Amino acid sequence: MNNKVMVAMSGGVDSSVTVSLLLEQGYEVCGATLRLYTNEDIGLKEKTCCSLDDVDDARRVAYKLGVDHYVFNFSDTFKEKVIGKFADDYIRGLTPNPCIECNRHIKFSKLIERANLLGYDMIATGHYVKREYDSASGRYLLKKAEDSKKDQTYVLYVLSQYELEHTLFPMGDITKERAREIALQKELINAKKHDSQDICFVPDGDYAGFLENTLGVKSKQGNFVYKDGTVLGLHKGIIHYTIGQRKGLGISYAHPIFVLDKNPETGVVTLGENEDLFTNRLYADNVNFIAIDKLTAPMRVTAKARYSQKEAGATVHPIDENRIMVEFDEKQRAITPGQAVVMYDGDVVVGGGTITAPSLSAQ
RNA sequence: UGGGCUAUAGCCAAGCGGUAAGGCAACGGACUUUGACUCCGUCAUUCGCUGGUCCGAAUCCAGCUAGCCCAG
Repeated sequence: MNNKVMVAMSGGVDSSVTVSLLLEQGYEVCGATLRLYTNEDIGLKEKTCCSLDDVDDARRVAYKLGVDHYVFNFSDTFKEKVIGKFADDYIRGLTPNPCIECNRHIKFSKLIERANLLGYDMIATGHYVKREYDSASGRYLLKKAEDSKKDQTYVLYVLSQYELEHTLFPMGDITKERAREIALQKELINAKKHDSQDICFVPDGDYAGFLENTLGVKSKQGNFVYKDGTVLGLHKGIIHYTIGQRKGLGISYAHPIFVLDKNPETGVVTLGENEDLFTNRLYADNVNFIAIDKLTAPMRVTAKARYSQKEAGATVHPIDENRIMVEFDEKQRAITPGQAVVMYDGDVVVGGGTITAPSLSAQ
């Protein structure tokens, strides 16, 4: 194993500072920016777009820090594994998290492949997480970042042991504020660039418009139905809604009402009260464990069913090789199929999975 | 073309002579490497129309119009 590291550079501050930190730590570093989609893929006709600007930012930072910079085109894989799945999931009535799919299929595995080909044993990203080798279990652990406000373990529960073995996360040890300071000190052009937001391949944030106009997705039409069966109106198509959603329904009621469920077969979107959204049980498949090889017995953990949520006490039960049932001690709001559930043991990521079963009926 | 009731923002709705609450929706922003939730902000110079009374009218009076209900 050598000390050559290829850093995934998005063009943002964090990955830029990552390069800087690794250089200070004595690594031989290069940068690589992943081209994940083309203008055509995302429905833009112009020759230039933000993604090219990002590549340019990355290149300039690499130059400034004196490291080589590569650009890899992964747009075919991204289109299939991320954008394609994103659309399929919505059509099936799920609410996907494309960032997780990108991490699962592209950002790590594909990049490690390329890095190896170029003689780099390791890659690094700007994620705010920590990696640690646990000699007791012989496993690489993924742990929460020092800066808990920025912790990104939720979107990385999909990493394999192989991927963790070959990835460094220098940002896990510093705060966002510190990262900005370093960027300013090193005079990196993106020092004050805004944190990324929204879905990267949906330029204007209108994901439903993207699905319909760019991908040609036909959204299942249907009625808004209150939980008692009263039809409240017609909706714009099932892909526009997600469990727990309040805004954008266009329904005026005596008080706020929320999406409780959506049925991809009938096109019915069920509305109801906020209290109706709370349940304490969920099922997940496509599970990946990090801290353990497999789950063989119920285990106490803390878990969260969405990105920006504090973990809550729960017990994970194994169902089979690929599925689990998570029972929270206290009811959680709007557990949504398609989203991920991630389990922790303190700061350590135990594992996670994709939420499947509608949990509303469980009560 | 008899009697009664009601007309306030896109929807619901307070107001009862002193200078248009509130909720929902919508829009804008904050937050956020997903979708959401949440939070903050904006949203009727005017109360169906026309006159009248009054220092002052969404509020009182008259007429008109529209809708609803009960009698035909």
